[in-house]
Amino acid sequence: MAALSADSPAVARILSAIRDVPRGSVAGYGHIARRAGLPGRARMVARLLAGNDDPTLPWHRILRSDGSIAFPPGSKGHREQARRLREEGVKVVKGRVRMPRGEDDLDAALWGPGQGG
DNA sequence: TTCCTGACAGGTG
DNA sequence: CCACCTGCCAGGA
Repeated sequence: MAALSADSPAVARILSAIRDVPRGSVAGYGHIARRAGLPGRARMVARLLAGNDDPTLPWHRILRSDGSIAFPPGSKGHREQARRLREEGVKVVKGRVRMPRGEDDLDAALWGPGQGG
């Protein structure tokens, strides 16, 4: 069972937002939270992923606001996420990914390919 | 109920 | 661009 109440609609929105991120693209915790209708609840997204047990969830596409991997460098999670991202064609440099910045209102543009993937 | 911790975000130097 | 500090939300002891 999940650490958070899966019955909660908010959780469903978050999961949906995460699944909405296309392959080869990435998104920030805050972006997911905002898209889920929970502005300022970026940490809630993190908690959700931390207790997530669904392997089909594209958790590796979720990065920090600055585009860096949230896991500590060298950790299993860090390497795994970096590996998955590269597998999707995402360029990972020093545990960091070039995040699309600028218009946050137009998430549509944000959802588009950033590194050309 | 109070204190501490965490897959965070934003601003300053 | 990188390092450091402050603010915020939610959960667990």
